[in-house]
Amino acid sequence: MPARPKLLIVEDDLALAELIVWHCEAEGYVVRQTADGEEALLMVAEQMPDAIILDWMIRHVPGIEVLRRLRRDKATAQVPVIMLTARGEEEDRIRGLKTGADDYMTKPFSPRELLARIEAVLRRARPVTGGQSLVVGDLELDPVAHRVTRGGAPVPLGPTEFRILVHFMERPGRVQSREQLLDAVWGMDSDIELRTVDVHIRRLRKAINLPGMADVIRTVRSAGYALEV
Amino acid sequence: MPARPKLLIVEDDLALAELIVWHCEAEGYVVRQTADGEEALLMVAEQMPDAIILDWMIRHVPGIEVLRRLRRDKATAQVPVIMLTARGEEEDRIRGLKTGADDYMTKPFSPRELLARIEAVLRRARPVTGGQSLVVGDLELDPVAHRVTRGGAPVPLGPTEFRILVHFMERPGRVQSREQLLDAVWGMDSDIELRTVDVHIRRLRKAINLPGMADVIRTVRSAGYALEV
DNA sequence: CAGGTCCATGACAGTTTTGTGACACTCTCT
DNA sequence: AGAGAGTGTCACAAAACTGTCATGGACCTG
Repeated sequence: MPARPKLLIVEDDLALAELIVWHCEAEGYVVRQTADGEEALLMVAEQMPDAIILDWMIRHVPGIEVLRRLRRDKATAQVPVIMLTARGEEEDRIRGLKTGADDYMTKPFSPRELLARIEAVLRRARPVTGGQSLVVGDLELDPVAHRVTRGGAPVPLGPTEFRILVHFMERPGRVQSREQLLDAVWGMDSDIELRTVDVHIRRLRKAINLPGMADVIRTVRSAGYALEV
Repeated sequence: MPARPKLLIVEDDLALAELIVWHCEAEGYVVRQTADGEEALLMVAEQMPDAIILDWMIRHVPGIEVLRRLRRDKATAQVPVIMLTARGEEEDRIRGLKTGADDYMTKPFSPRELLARIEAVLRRARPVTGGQSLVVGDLELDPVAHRVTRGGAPVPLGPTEFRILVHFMERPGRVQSREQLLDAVWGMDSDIELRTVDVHIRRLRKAINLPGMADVIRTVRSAGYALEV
C-alpha cells in the first residue's frame, strides 16, 4: 500500500463530488474525480487507483456496467469499489454486491462514514490484491498453494481450519465473534450452532500449536477469538 | 448500542422542540432537550448521547460552533449529529457537512422523516466508533483487539472490567456516579446493587495498578469514581 | 472524640462461558 | 462396498466471571 493511497471518485453531482474530494484530500488521499463512466474506465487503466467510489447513476454508462467491466478485466478485477446508491434502492445494492462491489453507501451519508469505509476497504484489500502469502508472527499462509507453516514447519490443516485461519490472518489481532466467523467461513445463512466454532478453533489450535509453542489464538471471553500478533 | 438510545435535541423554538421530543419519546428514545448551545455542550459531556439533533440558529453559540467544539474533543468526536437548517441555506449545509455533521434536515420537515434519519444515523454510527484505540496517560485500550496495556504491559481484564474501563476512557477525568456506571455498563434497567459497582472498581484497580504504580482511578466520596488523567 | 456515613476488601456460592473427548454422518477415493 | 478423512453436535468437565455480603477502616460533622 502506498503512503498516500489513490482514490477515484465517479460522481456526477458536482456539489457532492466536491464535498467528497475535499474530505478525502483532507484525510491525505490522492484523489481524482470524474462524472463520466467511460472516462472513469480510462482513468482506472491509467492510474490504477487503490479504491473507487462509484455512484450508481452516472452519465453514459450506468454504475453497474462500469463495475462489471472493471471486474472482467483481470488487471482491475481486484480494485475495491464502494458504490453509492440512493435511499431505498435495495435491489441495486444487491446487484452491486453480487457483481463484486466491496461495500455500499446509501445517500445521504456522512463524510466520516465514507472515510471509515474507505479505510476498511483499503485494509481489507491488502491481502486479497496480492495473492501474496500472509505472514503473522512465525505463521505463514500461502493462499494459492493452500499451505501453512509455523516457524518453517509445515502445518496440515483441514479445509475449514484453513478458511478460519485465513480469516484470522487477514485481521491479525482483531477479535472475531463466533457470529462473524460463522458468516465469514460458513456463509451468511448457514444454520450452524455457534458452539461449533469452538470445536473448530480447538482443532485449529491443536494443529497449529506444535508442542512447546505458545498458543496463537487468544480466547476473549464473551466476545470471541483473536489471532495473536 | 444501548437498548434505548439517548438523543439530545438542541432547538430553541419551543413549539418545534416539544414536537420533536414527543415523537422521539414515542419512538422509544430517551430524550433530553435544551435551547442553548453552551448548555448543550455540557449535557453532551455529561450524558454522552447516541445522537444529537442540532438547530443551526440557537442562542449564545451558533450551531456550527457547537458542532466544531464537539468534533474537536476526542470524547465526543464520534457522536452523530443531524443539523436542522432553514430552507435555502445551502451554504450552511455544506459548511456543516464539512465540519462533520452526519446528515441534515431542511425545515419544515415531517416527524416521520426525522425519525428515519435518526435511525439511519444511529445504525451507521456503530462501526465507525469502533476504530481508534483509546489512550489516557500510560493506559491504552484497543477496542477492536479487546486489549489493554498499562505502560506497554498487557493487562488482563474480564468482560465487565473491560466495559467499565472503556466507559471511563471515553470520559477521562470525569466523575461517574455509580448510577451512571450501572446504566452504561449493565444497561438502563438492570436491578443490580449499587455497591456492586464498588467491587468491580476494586477488581479493575487490582488488575490495572501493577505493583508500584499509582492508582488510576480516583474515588470521589459520595459522588462516584473518575479515571485520572 | 462519638456517631454516622461512605468505601475497601476478602470470601463465597452461583452462573455463565469455554475446553474437550466422543460419536454419528457424510463424502471421496479406491 | 470399504477405508479414511472431515464435519457438526452433544454432554460433561473445567475455568472464569459475577453479584452479594459481612467486616473493618476512612472520613466527616458537630
